[in-house]
Amino acid sequence: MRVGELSKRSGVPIPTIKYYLREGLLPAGAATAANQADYGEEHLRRLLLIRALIDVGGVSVAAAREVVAALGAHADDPLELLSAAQTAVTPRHRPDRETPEWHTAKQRVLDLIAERGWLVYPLSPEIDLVADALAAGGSLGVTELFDNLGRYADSAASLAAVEVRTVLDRPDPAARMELVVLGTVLGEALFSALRLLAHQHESARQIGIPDAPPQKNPETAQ
Amino acid sequence: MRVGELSKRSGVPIPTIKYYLREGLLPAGAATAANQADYGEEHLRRLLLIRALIDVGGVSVAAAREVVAALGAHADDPLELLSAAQTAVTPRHRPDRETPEWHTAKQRVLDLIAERGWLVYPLSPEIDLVADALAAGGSLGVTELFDNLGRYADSAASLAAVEVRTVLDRPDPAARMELVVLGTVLGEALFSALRLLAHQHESARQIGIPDAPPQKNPETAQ
DNA sequence: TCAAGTGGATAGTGTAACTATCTACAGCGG
DNA sequence: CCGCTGTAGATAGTTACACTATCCACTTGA
Repeated sequence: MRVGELSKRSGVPIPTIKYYLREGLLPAGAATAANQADYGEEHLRRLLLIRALIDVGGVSVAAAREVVAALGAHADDPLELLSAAQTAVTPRHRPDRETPEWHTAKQRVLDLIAERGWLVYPLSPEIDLVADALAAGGSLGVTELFDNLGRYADSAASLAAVEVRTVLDRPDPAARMELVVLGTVLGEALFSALRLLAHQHESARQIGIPDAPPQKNPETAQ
Repeated sequence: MRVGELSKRSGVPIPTIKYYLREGLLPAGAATAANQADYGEEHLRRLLLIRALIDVGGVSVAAAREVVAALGAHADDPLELLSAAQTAVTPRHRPDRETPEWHTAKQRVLDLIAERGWLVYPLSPEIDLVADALAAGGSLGVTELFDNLGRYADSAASLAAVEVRTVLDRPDPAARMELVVLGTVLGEALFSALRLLAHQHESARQIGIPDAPPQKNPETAQ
């Protein structure tokens, strides 16, 4: 197929497809002439994957490129791929990490990891992200994040156990590697939204149920 | 205090503080002269809150403005504030939602909510976000997200129950409202990072533990 | 034949989040 | 009261990102 059809089937505009080709997110099609190339189903699939990462997962174009590169480079090593996928979806840091409060927070995270015997790469940027959240809360007097850290870790562990099991249940290795990436990114989007919905439900339940759920337009109230 | 001190104590550069003032994220200080104003502790606290939202939570400046506005506007109604905070941290949609696959996915989410009796605002954008993730997975043949939706919901529900209880345990109403916002945003950042760490652990555990965790630099391997 | 479509290159657009300067003027040690 | 630092407020400039838009010399298919 040529770009026109690729565009129609994927829903991605042609200029955007060209942009992804330039940026190396999408491999070039097989050239049949100086200005003609042929794309296959794998290009369509790759394009859908890219759009899932960008539109649903909210990752940057640069990060999406890293992810698909890792998909190609680590076709045999799930741990390497997982590492690459996590690095790509992990935001660059901006907070100040030189304060003593931050180091206290980081130590708290390292303690948590040690006492649970978690097997994690000790230099994972995610460790610092947890410390960032704890430190930011701490600077505003929010000790609840520290207090609940164990519960957060319990939830994360049980969720991760299911997700990893699900990935490993896939028989085909290539499909499994793709699920590593999609599970990491789409699972995040899915869970985040469900958590917010669960907040609504639990708030209504624990506070007491109002006549109607919160309305955006107050004029419908009375 | 004047901007200089506010900047030093918060770690935010003076031009950025001025920018936040212009954008309405930070209320103006009490003017003492044509070119002098006085800021108090509440300005510092507000600034730390804004930076927590932006740097750690990754929300946009515009969204942060909405959140702090809601904090002021709904000082008495936690459900309204929760709704505003969620709307602010919920990304704008880009995926195509007109396909039949998407509507199937959305119906699946509505069924889940109905069968669990979740009390959620039926027009919540988060419902569409869940459908987005399911549909994106579905277009790539990932049925696992559908299969595990119930487990995701279980995890989200138990996490939300703890978080809402924690917020309601705060005696002071003003502090409680602040925790609604910080819990929504920082809790998300905290949990996301922990989930990734848990993925590393579970992968290593279920696949089999290699000699060393994944290395970024292969030259240290041998 | 010939309009529609294409690959590749280059340039332009719009938004977001700052960052820099400029202009008075205030505060304060000497 | 001199002069230096430090403002507040206004305006303009910068950087990064993710596209969009054109142009050109082709090729394709009716």
